[in-house]
Amino acid sequence: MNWTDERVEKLKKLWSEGLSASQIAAQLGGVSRNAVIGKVHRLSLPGRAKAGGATTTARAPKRNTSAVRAPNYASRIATRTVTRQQGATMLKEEVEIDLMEEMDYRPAANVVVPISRRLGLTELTERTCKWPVGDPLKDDFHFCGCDSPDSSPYCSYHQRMAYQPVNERRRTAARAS
DNA sequence: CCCTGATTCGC
DNA sequence: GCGAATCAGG
Repeated sequence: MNWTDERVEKLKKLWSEGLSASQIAAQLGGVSRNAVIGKVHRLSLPGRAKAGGATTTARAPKRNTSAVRAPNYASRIATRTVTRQQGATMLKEEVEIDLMEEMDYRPAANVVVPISRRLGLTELTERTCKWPVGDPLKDDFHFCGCDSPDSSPYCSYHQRMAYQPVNERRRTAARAS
């Protein structure tokens, strides 16, 4: 891939916006993050103060990301680290997610995703959740991007939706037997 | 292990 | 000039 003027411009823009080299490489396409970094150097663009040194670590005490929670839930706390860019600095926040074991969940109606990194198609890796979010025809379409354990295509949250689409196990509602 | 940027050096 | 390999760090 050639460094056309357009691509260089985009590189400058994204780099100044604080995106990481790998993210820029993903958006440009056809280049590795090393290529991006090398180009940044060659352009003598201002680098980051230090690798990851500008990251601020903030801890959220507890955040309930889901809208609905069943009264009897066996909560598993899963912490995942979400990195996102804020201007020139990268904010790294550790979020605690409650995974409902026995929650009353409506798959199609209640579309509440625990957290989303809003990844583009090119930014997906082997261990990011590839659960699509939004309308593919619309502009806000993206992927979940959460960590997916093992090497499964989905995160632990979306797995049950993927493999157990409509399974009603309500104990609160009427049940036979 | 995941990630980050920085540097080197053969191409 | 380019970028993979490597280094150094979180």
